[in-house]
Amino acid sequence: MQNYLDQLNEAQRAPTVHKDGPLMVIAGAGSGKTRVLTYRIAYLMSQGVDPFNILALTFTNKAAREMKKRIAEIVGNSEAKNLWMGTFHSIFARILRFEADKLGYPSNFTIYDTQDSQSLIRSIIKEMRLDKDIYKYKQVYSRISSYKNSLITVRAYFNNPELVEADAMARMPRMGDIYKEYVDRCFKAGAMDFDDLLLKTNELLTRFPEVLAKYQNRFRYILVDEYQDTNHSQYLIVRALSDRFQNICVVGDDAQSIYAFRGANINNILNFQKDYDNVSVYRLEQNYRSTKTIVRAANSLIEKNQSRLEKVVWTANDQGNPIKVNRSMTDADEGRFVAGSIFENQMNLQMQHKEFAVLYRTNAQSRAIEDALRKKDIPYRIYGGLSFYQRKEIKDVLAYLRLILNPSDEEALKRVINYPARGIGQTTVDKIVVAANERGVSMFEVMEQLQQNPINVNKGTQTKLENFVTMIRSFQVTNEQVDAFHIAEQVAKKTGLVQELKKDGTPEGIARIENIEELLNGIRDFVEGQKELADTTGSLTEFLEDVALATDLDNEKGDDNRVALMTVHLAKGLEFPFVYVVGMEEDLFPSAMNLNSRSELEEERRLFYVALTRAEKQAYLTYAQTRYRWGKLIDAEPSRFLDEIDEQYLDYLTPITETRFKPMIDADIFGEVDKSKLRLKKPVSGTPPKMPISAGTRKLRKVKPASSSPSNGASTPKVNLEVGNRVEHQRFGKGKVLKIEGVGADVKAEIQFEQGGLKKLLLRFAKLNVLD
DNA sequence: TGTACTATCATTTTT
DNA sequence: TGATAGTACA
Repeated sequence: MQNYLDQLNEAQRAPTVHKDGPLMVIAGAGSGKTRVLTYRIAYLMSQGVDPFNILALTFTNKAAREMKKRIAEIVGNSEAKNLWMGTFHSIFARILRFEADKLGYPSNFTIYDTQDSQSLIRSIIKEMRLDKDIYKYKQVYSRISSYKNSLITVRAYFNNPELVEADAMARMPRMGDIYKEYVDRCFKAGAMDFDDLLLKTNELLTRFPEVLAKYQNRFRYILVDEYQDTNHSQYLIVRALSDRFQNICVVGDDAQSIYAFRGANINNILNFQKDYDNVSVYRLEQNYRSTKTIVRAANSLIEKNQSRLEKVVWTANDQGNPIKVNRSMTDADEGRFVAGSIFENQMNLQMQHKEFAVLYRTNAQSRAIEDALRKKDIPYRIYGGLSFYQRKEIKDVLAYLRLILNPSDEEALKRVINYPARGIGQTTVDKIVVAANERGVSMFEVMEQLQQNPINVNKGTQTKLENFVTMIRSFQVTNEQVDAFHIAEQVAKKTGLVQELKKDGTPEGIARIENIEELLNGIRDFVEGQKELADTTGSLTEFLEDVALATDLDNEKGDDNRVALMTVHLAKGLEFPFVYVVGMEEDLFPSAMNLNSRSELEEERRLFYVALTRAEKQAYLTYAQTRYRWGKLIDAEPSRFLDEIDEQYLDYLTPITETRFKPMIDADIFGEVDKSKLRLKKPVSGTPPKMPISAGTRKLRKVKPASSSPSNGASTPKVNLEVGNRVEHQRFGKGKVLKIEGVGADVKAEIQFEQGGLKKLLLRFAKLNVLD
């Protein structure tokens, strides 16, 4: 029990055994901050602090779980179980459920995810008859989100002429009205969005001093991980809770603050010493993760940032190899380089798949890497992107479950009221919405009161609505008697969801059924897991909360041996022997959207710092000269960040050339494709599109329509283009660019239609760009 | 009301 | 490119 302290170096031990009073730990990348946090908690407990009095806040569920596990190893499971440890969102959701009545919320309030919030905002914009080209729902959502994160309530908004004016200047004078309506509707639906979980906690703590006192008294020791990523709302919660005992320990690295877009305020960590009296500051500067080369290269990069806390990260590790920099012609080539390099390293150095990670700035970049890895039969796993819980079929099941718990949940209701189809169309739904707004009740209540308070629908529709209400009601009764798994199973069966997918019969449909089965298994595991813990019951509420706050990273399936593909953001906190940072190009990394101010650029630089410092042994930086973005081929320039790393740590695998393109040869090469080789199996309907093609290979041999996507049939017609020995699936469409792998030529094509069918295809080659 | 198709949109990061 | 909102039509 005591010997765990021996595993710490001097710098780590000091904050670990610091007992009372505020302390801040500035921890460089790879310096063992998680270790300090876990051991500190264990130490506090060994000093007689009751685990019930310790609150540890992390950024991800995964971090919380791992920390809890490691603490359990030291102090034993039964003690560790009593710790309050989790993300801000999950801890305060728990508290809010307990105190919900004080704020006028039901304790089983729904948590709206981003999709729910955005879809609600979209309907509000529509109902208010605002121009959707000006009021873009995503933009409106992120504005509202940032208000909430800054604790600007609707009232505060209207009292702040600057904000009102700023929105008016942005051509959105009704912003405040939308905000108000959104908040009202959430409240009416018994729903909180992500930001509410923090905002309402603040409200709870300020409006009810006795509640504040209660939790201040409970949480005598507060630890916050990744403090550099806290936003204003989180900051105030921490301040309020720690105010009485001042036993606040924050751990973070200003150099790794990468969530400003979400309201994270780096000043929270920069100003910590001003916020509390007698702050002890500890610095962890020894890196245990990476080679000297990587550590020093990263230092040379981050030096370029102006606002940062002074610290010098160093390591006693080996020198290691220089960072390898590779230039490719296209994004596809980049993928091939990465796949080839991974393969080579695995062979030469006997490395496992899971020791490699490919990091990118945007999710869209994963495709080229995936293609290349697949061709080389290298197993990989993509993290992030569309998570399991965001899939349509899963969201459908969850929507039913949400509705059972909280019939006021409008977003859930709208989602499933006519899915599977039961003859309740848009018109009817609109009528219900109108009636609900007029009467100031929820949509579900309107539907319940059809007998007494009819709305203008015909008899048949009314029956359908009543049947729907009856179904949900009967589920509610069942839910009283069985656990979450059984109710979910019944929902899947009785609503006809599974049946609908079976009827579909396509491979996608079958995959969806399997997903639903996986969800049910997940619920069963959850229920069984929760029953083991004494403090929870495995109820549906708990499960849904778990789901609402879960991320893809949380569903890690143990130790599967695959190459990891993820965004740099997701990689924070992780480490890999081999790391490939791809897409090192201007406008991509740094992102074009973050080039407007110094602070934005500095955040991008920190992001790159995070990427680089994930590597233990070897880092690769790659970029492409051309890349497909938003369906178009564009030229790219190497990222400025490459120049910002001290040259001595870099090894350019490809020579740097000043002009990468020779001047364009404007040669008009017109040629006609051998028509006899063009065949169409199925006529393509529609008007003849003009179809510009950019292409790399000039041998277009055959054109035939591809089976259009079988999932729901509703997609743009596609053709298969055989280019050399490669088949490309492309779709028709006016002004759409057909993409053919490989660069070199712009090809223009015309497709001539006759009576709805494709008769012949003329391909013209023009403007040939010649590369050296 | 539901289906089939087309046009259009937004592409940064996520609790 | 892929997702989805919108539209024409059955």
